[in-house]
Amino acid sequence: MLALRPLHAAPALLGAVLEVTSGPDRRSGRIVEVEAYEAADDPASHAYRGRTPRNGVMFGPAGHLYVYRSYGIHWCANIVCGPIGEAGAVLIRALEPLDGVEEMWPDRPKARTSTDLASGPGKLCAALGIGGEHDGVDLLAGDGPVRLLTGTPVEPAGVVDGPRIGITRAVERPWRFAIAGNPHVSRPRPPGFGPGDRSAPATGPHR
DNA sequence: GACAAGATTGACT
DNA sequence: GTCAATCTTGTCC
Repeated sequence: MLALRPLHAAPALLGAVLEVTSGPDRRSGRIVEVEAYEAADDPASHAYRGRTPRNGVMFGPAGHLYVYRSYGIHWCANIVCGPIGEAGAVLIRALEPLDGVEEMWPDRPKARTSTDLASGPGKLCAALGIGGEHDGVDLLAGDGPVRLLTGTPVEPAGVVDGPRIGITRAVERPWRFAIAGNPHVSRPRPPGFGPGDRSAPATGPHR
C-alpha cells in the first residue's frame, strides 16, 4: 500500500489503525482523514525544495514516520510513502480514538468530546503522545513504538476528497481525503466532509 | 547573524 | 468570525 505514490496511498490509508505504545501504555486510533503531499511537483510539500535536516525522513523508505513541529507549538505526523528518494508523504489529519482513550484525556485537556480528541493534525499527536522522538520510526517494524495496522479498509464510495487545509501553495489540488460522514474529521469541513453531509464534492471520490 | 513564514489550535468578541 | 500564541526551519545578506 505504502509503495504507492501519496495521491493513491492517501485514500488507501483511510480506515487503517495507528498504534502508539509507551511502556504499559497503548493508544490507537482509526485514520479518518489524510492529505497527500508529493515532493517534486508539489509546492506545498516540505520536500519541494529538496532535502534538509528536517525533512530527511521523507527521502527515506516508505512506511516511516515523519514528525515535524508546526507553528512552534504542535507536532504533526506524516507517513512516508512511494519510492525511496521521491519524498512523498501522507499527512494524518484526524483519527477516531479506539484504544487508550482514558490515557488521551490528560494530554488533551482542552477536548470536550471524544470527537475533539484527535480531530486535527496537532490534536492527534497530542492524544497519541507522538512527538519529535518518534521522527523516523519504522511503522512496519512490528516491535517499534509506533505501528500501522491494516484496520478496516474503506470502500471508494465511502471516501470524499477536497482541497487541502492551511497551506498557501497549490491549494486548489483536491488531495485531502476523508471518510464520508465521519464525525472525527478536522475543521474546517468542506462540503462532503463530516456528519450529516454525505454528498461528495463535484470532483468525486477518486482521481 | 537576522528575519520571515508556517501542513495549527484555542480563546475571545 | 477574528486573532494571538510560539518557535523551528529555511532563506537571505
